[in-house]
Formats: sequence, structure tokens, C-alpha cells
Amino acid sequence: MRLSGYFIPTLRDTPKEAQIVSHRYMLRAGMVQQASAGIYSWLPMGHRVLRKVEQIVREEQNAAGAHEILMPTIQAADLWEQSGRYHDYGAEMLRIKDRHGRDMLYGPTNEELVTDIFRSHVRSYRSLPLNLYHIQWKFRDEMRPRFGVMRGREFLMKDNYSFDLDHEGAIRSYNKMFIAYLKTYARMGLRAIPMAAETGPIGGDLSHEFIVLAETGESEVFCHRDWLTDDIRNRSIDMEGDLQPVVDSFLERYAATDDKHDPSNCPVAPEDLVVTRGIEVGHIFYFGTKYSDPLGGRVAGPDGREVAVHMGSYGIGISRLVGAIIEASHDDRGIIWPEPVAPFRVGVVNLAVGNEECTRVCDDLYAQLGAAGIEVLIDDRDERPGAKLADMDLIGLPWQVIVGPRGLRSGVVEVKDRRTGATEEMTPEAATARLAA
RNA sequence: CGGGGUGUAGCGCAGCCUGGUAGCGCAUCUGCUUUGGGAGCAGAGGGUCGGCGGUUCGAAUCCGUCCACCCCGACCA
Repeated sequence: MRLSGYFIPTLRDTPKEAQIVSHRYMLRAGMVQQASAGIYSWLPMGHRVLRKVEQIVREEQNAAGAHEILMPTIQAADLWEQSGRYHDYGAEMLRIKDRHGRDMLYGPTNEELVTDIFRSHVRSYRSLPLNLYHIQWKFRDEMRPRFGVMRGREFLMKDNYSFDLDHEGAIRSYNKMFIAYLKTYARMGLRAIPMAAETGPIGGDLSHEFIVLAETGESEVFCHRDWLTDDIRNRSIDMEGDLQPVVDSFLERYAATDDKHDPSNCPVAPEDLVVTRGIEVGHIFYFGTKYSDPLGGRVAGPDGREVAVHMGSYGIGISRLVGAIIEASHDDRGIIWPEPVAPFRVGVVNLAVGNEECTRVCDDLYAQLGAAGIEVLIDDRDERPGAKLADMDLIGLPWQVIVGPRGLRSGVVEVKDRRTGATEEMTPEAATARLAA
């Protein structure tokens, strides 16, 4: 992508409404624009990251055997009256009337709809287990939206719903998602810790929330230091096997938020205890027949008798994750994107667009990196070097190739690792080879 | 929803207390010079001062009212 014709409206000053670092950088890097309180437009850079996060979530869901569907944002109230939640959900639910005066709502979640789909088509235990997910915008009319996309009213969420014949099967489905979640966050370069959680308005009796560690997170977290060193990607896990021991191996390791942590009664030795902060980015629930009972999600079991299916639901806040990743990965110059979610992998900076040699080298780099399948953003704007370098640091692409007349006099360009700040001079050919590797 | 605060040019702000018809920095446009970490000079454009009502000869400024947004709290992916 050529920046001269692209749309990244960066800001030099921080808009005053933005307090936390992810919100400030998302506005300054031209990723989002607030439309009203807790509601955002996603501009090209933000949109690219959102889609990358979404795609990683999708791939891990598919790998775990879930099937993607897409349910609407607007739902009819009558289904929610059947489950009893039309009354229970309260002011958080945005209620709408259509032109006929029928009660509608902008979905805050989808248990009712997915159960309706299930009950319409599934009659036998032979169709189980079944796990359906979708990635869709939700609306919860928060009392106080804040922190930019981290706590918006409208947000993009992956939510899925498992259907099993009995409790035992439901726990298998739950454990699968538990592992899938850890893999999902690890792929985004995040450290995520599952913690036992309250179930809130979703209900149920088994629930974990997943907290990603970030120094600027919303809540204080206490955990065993093994959480920081263990990478689930180094384990080989048979997703079709018995996952209970694997899940247990994670859960026996201490982790608690400040409201549950008791310093005087902590099972972890002080030298092994890590105190940091975190952001909730996912939540999984097992709630049995809470919705299948009232909504008639029933199947015939092996003995021919009809039983209500056991369900679980599993959410990942995708738009929130974009903010959480920035909270977990930034410095005082701007964002530092982990490669898997970076809007572009490499930024080529032409320091002197008026210089033929610079422009030729940049165009070659751009073409060759592109041909190697690398997503490249080239800053070919006629701007001051300082402004271009500052913008490139701000938008946080993992790699920068800085091309200027000074280096080219000795035939080299500068390759910079955004995370470490380390720079290395090399020929353009060597830079291409390095970044394409 | 309780408490606090802010709305003045695209962004950040001053002016308001003590009424006299709007200003600064950055950004934008033009020209010249400059070119490795947010340039210099010269010129230009851009604002129904959040909306409505009131007081006054006169309101960004005083009064009333409504709206929007932000922060703290209780609640949440």
C-alpha cells in the first residue's frame, strides 16, 4: 500500500477525551473515530487489525470443530420473552420498535436465537455434539462506556454455543473451548490467564474468564510465574483426546484478580508470585439446560426419550482485543504490533521522495517484498523525515526499512525492529532477503 | 444512575470572572528556501463561540433550559 494514496489520518496531539494508552494511540494512529459514546467507526488501519484478530479467532474455532454461522444484530423480543430475559436484561438491552410497533432489540448476545436455530433442526442425539459460532456486532447499553473500544457499547464479538446430550459431553465441549482460547490468545502474542468467574446474566454454574496481561490493564492480577513462561504452542495437545488433565494442569496453577486474592493466605511463595494487571478478553460458560428448557432445545437420546440439551456459551471480545493488544504492546512512541495482527508487516520509509535514487530503491523494495507475499506499507509522502519516522513508530509496524540519501551513498538501507529499536544497515537486497525469510 | 468537569477553526488551547462583535500553537493551501527524528520565511483560507430562550443599546462572556462528550463510582466481552 502506498501511503500517499491511503487513508491513515494520524494526529500529532492527543484528543483530550482519550485517557488510556490504547485509546490515545488508536485515535492518534488513525485507527478509529468515535461516532458517539462507546460507538466507533473503524478506519483502514484499525479495520485491518480488527480483521486479523477476527481471522485468528475464526481459525482456532474452526480447528476446534465449531461451525461458523451469522445471526442478525436485530432480534424479535418474543424469543427473549420465552427465555425470560426480555424482562431480566434491564436497561443494558437496547430496545427498538419496528414500523408495526413490534418490540425488537439490538442483540446483546445470542443464546435465544441460536437455541431457536437448534430446536428447529436438531432432533437426535446423533447430531451431537454441535458447536455453532458467529462473529457479529453486539450492543450493550453500558451505563458508562469508556476506554475507547475496550469498553464500548457496540462491540464485535465472537460467540459460540455448544450443544451436548448430557453434562459429561458439555464438559468435553467446554474443555475444548478452554484450550482453543489459550491457543487463540497465544497466536496474537498475548499472555492470557483463565480464572474462575462469576456467571452474571448469562447464568450457569461453571465459568472462566480469560485475562490478558498488560501493565496498564483494568484490574490487578496475582499469578504464579509459570504463567509467564509457559507457551501453550509448545505443548502438543490432542484436541480429540481427554482434555480434562490438560485443563486441570492449567487450573491448578495459581491466578486470581485482586477481589479474590488474599495476601495473607496465598498458596504461592512470594518469590514465585507475579503481581501485574490484566484485561478480560474472553469468557466461557457452561449453563446446562437454562435456555434449552424454556426454549425447547430437546433431542431424543439413545433410549428414545427426549431430553433438554446441555449448553455452553463462549465469548471473545474481538474489538476489545484490539485495544488490549495495544495495552500489552506499546512504548512511548506508539504501538508495537505483534506480527500476527499487524496491519502491515513492513513499513518502507522513503526519506527523500525528491531523490531519484531513494525512490527507485524504495519502489524496488516495495515490489520485491510484495512479490514475496509480505504486506508492505510504503511512506511515499512528501513529508519531513522526522514526521515520517514519528508516524511510522506511532502506527507500530513490526519492521521498518528506512531509505535515505545518506545510507544510499554507501549502498545501504536501515532495517529497524520496532519492538527492540535495534537497527541494522544492509543492502536493499539483503533487507529483502531478511524480511522475506 | 449518583458525584465532578468540559463544549470557542481539523487537533490542542486562551479569551468568560470585570459584556463592546474572536485569538494563539499545530494542521491545511500558495510561493521560496530547507531535507536522517514532527523545518524557516512570506502570504492565504477556515469559526451560526454546542442548541434554544432570556437580560441588555450590545452576549463567546451574565441568567435559564436542553443536548453532547469526558472523568470518579456502582455494573460488564
